[in-house]
Parts: sequence; C-alpha cells; structure tokens
Amino acid sequence: MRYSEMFLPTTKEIPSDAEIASHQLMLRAGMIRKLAGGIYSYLPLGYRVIRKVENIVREEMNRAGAQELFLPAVQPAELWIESGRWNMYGKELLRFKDRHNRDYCIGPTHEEVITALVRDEIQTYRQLPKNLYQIQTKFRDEIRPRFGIMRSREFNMKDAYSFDADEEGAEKSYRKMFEAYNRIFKRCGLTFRPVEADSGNIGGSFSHEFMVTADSGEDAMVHCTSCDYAANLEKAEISRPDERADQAINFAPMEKVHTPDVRTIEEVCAFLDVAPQDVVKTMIFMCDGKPVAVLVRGNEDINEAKLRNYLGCDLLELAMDDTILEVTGSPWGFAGPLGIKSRIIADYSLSGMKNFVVGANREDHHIKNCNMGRDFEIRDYADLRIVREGDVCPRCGKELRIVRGIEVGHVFKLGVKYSKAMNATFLDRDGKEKYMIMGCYGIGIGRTVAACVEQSRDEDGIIWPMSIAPFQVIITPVNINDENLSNTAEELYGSLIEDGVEVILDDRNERAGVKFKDADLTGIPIRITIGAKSLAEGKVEVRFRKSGEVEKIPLETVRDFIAKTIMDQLTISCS
RNA sequence: CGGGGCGUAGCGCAGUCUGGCAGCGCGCCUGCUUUGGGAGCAGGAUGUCGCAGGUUCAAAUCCUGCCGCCCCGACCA
Repeated sequence: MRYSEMFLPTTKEIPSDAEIASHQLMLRAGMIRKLAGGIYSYLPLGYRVIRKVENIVREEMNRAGAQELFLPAVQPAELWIESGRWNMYGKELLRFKDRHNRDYCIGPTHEEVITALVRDEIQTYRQLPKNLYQIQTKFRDEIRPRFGIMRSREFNMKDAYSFDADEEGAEKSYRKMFEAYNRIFKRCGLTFRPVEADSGNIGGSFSHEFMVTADSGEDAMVHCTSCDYAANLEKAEISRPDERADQAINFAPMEKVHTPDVRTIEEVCAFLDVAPQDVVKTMIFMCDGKPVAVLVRGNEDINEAKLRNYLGCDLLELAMDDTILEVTGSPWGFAGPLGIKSRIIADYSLSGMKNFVVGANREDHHIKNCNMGRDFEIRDYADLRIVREGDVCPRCGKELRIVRGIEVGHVFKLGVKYSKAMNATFLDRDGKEKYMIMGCYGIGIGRTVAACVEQSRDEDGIIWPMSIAPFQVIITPVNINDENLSNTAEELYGSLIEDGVEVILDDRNERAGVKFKDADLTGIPIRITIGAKSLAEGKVEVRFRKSGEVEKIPLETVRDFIAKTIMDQLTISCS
C-alpha cells in the first residue's frame, strides 16, 4: 500500500468528545469515525486491525473444533417470544416492524436463532457434539454508549454455541473454549485474566469472563494476592465468618429514639453519633413481586447479583415507597427487622454485631441497642454483600485486591435454558429424548482492539503488537524529492511485498517530521527510514516502535532481517 | 428516564451576557523557499452559526418548541 493513495485521515488535535486514550487515539490515527451515538465506521486502517483479530479468533476457534457459519442479523419476534425473551429483554433490544407490520429485532445475540437451527437439524446423539460460531454485527441499544468502540451500540462480536449430549461433553466443550480464549488473547498481545463471573439466574452454571486489565475499564474484578482466585466483583465470594460474638460486651437495654427526618446511614450516624458499622441497614427488595427485607452492616453494600442468586428469582428490584409503607408501616428511611411484615435475610456481616442501631418501622424513629437472639431471630444467613478492598480470599484467606478491567470475552455454560424453552431435543443412546446441553462463548472484536490500545500506547500514539498491527512495516524515505532515496524506497517496497510482508510506503511529499509523527501515531511496529546519510554507507535504519531502538542494517541484508524479525515477533505472541 | 453542558468552516475553539460587516488556530488550495521529529513567507478558498417558528428596522446573539452530541446520575433506606 502507498500512503499517498490510502484513505488514512490522521489528526493532530484531540477530538473533544473522546474521553479515554483508546478512543482518542483510534480517532486520531484515522481508524474509526462516529456516524451516530454508539455507531461507528471503521476506516481502512481500523478495519485492517479488526480483520487481524477476527482471523486470530477464526484460527483458534477452528483449531478448537468449532465451525464457522453466518446467521441473520435480523430476527423475527416469534423466536424471541418462544424463548421468553421478547418481554424480558427490555429496551436494549432494538425492535421494528416490516411492511407487513410483523415484529422483528436486530440481534443483540443469537441463542434463539442457533437453537432453532440446530433443533431442526439434529435428531440423535450421533450428531453431537457440535460447536458453531459466527462473527456478526450485533446491536444492543445501550443506555449509555461510551468510550468509542469500547461500549458501542452496534458492534462486531464472535459468538459460538456448543451443543452436547451430556454434562461431561458440555464440560469438555467449555474447557476447549476456555483454552482457545487464552490462546486468542495471548496472541493479541494482551495482559488479561480469566475471572469467575456471575452466571445470572441459571443456578449452578459455570461462567468466566476474560478481563483485560486497564484502569479505564468499566468492570471491577477481585483477585487474590496469594493464590490464583480471581472473580468479577459481582461474583466475588466472602467466606462465612466464624461465630465469634464478642462475649465481653453485654446486651444493653433496647431504646427507641426520635430521629426526625433522619434516613440514610450517614444521617443516622451523625444524629446518633455512632459509626456506620454499628448500624444495620434494612433494605426492602421486590423479588418476583414478593417483598424481602435484607439486612447488612451499615458500612457495606448489598450485591444484587448475589441476592438474586440466593433467592433464585428472575426479577429483583428495590421496593417502591408504597410497598415499604405496607411492609414496614413507615415511609422509607426507617425500616428495621423488628415486627416487619416480610421474610428477613441477613448478610454475614451482621455476625458478631451487638447493641446496634436499626430502623424502628415507625416514621422518624430508630432503635438503639438492638440485638439478635434477644430482639429478633435471623434464620437466613448468606453472603450478600459486595467485596471491599481488604477482604480476604475465600479460597486461601490471604488479602484480596480489586482492580479494573475490560471484559473482552465471556464463556458460559447455558445448560438447558434455551433447549428447554425452544424444545431442542435429541434421541439418546438409551432411546430417551433429552434436551441438548448448551454453552455460549462471546468475544467483542472491536472491544478487544480498543483494549489493546488502552494497554499498549505512549504519548506519541498506539503501539501495535506485530500480530494485529494494520501494517507490519512502514518505509519512510526522508525526502521523496531525492531520487536516490525514493528509488531505494520503491525497490525495497517491491521486495518486501514479494516477501509477503504487510508494508506501507510513505511516498507522500511531506517533511520527515510529519511522516515520523504519523508512523508513531498509527503504531506500525517497524519503521524503515531511508535517509541520505545512512544510504551513503549503503545502510537503512530499522526503528522499533515499541522500544524506540534503531538498528542500521545494510541494504542487501534488510529483507532477511525484516523477515526474521516479523517471524520472531509473531512466534513470541503465539507461544 | 432525571440533572448538567455543548451545537459557529474539515478539526479545535472565540464571538452569545450587552442584537448592528462571520472570526481565530490547525488543516486545505496556489506560488516560492525549505526538507531527519507535525516548516517559513506570500496569496487564496471554505459557513443552512443544529432545525423550525417567533420578537425586532436588524438575530449566531433575545423568546418558544424540537433534534443531535457529551458528561453525571438512575432509587443502596
């Protein structure tokens, strides 16, 4: 490719509506342009990188025995009604009608389509297992798209679906995908970590997210400083504490106090002069339409994902004011366990608490010196709170650390959720009809590219690893009007193309500085500078984007040097 | 959905309060000089001031409505 002919609009100035580095750099490097909120065009340079990642994904999926197919982006409502998700999915699902007034959506994911396809074509265990994948444009009408292609509404995703006859098979399929994902992200040059993830309301299922560590990441994850435990913050467990109530402290007499308009933990603490950890927070949730009171220590927060799993409910939300009034007999802000008209469950953090403050279930009143055992009983104890920095590892007891990350991939054991809803069955060896056991496995292609930029850049621009760089080499003749330089550049360009190197020749009539800046910004791993001084010695300069190191290489050996360097770097990112 | 901010040349912005010739920097075009880290000089082109309506002799500027974009929040008792 000749730079002079390429559609590659780089910019000096930072676009004002880009917040994070990857978004800014991808715009500046002429990789992407925004068309509408959360909807982007991929320009040639950006698309080359996308294709590189897609191909790594393809190679590894194929290696793992998955087969590529291509499903429709537009899907009829019937399928979604069948799976029950037409009503469940909410506003994220982009719906529309065709000319016959029939309902359709643009697929945010393809479980329905693939399940319908496989159910119609597979009848016997002899045809299982199968693992099918595609790389497709998805659309999710996000509440708030942001960070460029990191969280966009339209995005490119690899999604794979496995179908197995039994649990062992499903387990094997899952492991294969897990391994493939490790290879994929390693080959993309990413620093990442598979973490245990919340499996939603499909109890007992298994799920891992592949998180690229980055401070700008939207997700929080927890990892142990000692063992290899790592989990999404939503999922991260807290061990059941020892029953170690402080015997030295005696129960004080319970006392109802007037607390006018004192509602939040902060207000209660200030008003009663106590610490948040001496208060019990009572929150009323609606769990599939039924109210539940959840108790947690005042300085902790409820983890809704854990609560949902514990209760095994589909729909969980905080109760509205009228429900609170009904259950507690008071407006919000004064709820407590005493005399409440609902089921009560408590987080482990209540363990050992004595003489604490609770709401009195009466407007403008709280209760001091409340105690479990004496004043009320807790039957349901569970791990319901969010992990904090300083909590200990549920596996080994050492310290946990919280870091931020970008979720680039997700592997998930679905079980029979969709095969059951959509009647995807097969005839097993024993002559019985059974539901196929499914798994699904996603990778955000664009997000992987953005994550890579987040992790690999400097003040001059992007630093691509060889494996996904848009070009492997850029040839920069310092002055194109010097025939000696431009002829040498042209010749070298021709031979590198012959060698199969992905090379761009910067044949623009620009000053050297401009070319260097663009080469750095676009992040091409190897720059071959052709200048008068070195050329007089029969040499060219090979500069590495990542290290900034320059090597002078004799013109006659530069082909071999480049070929070897590229091979080395690709091999390193493979292993 | 709630709150805040913004919308003026391809990009980044000033001008809006206090109505009166449409501006600056970068980029772009032409010429000359220059040519190893975003060149210099000279000349030049480029606007539905987001859209619609209203007030006014006169609107980028004031008023009303709408649209788009960005940021924060979305119930944690």
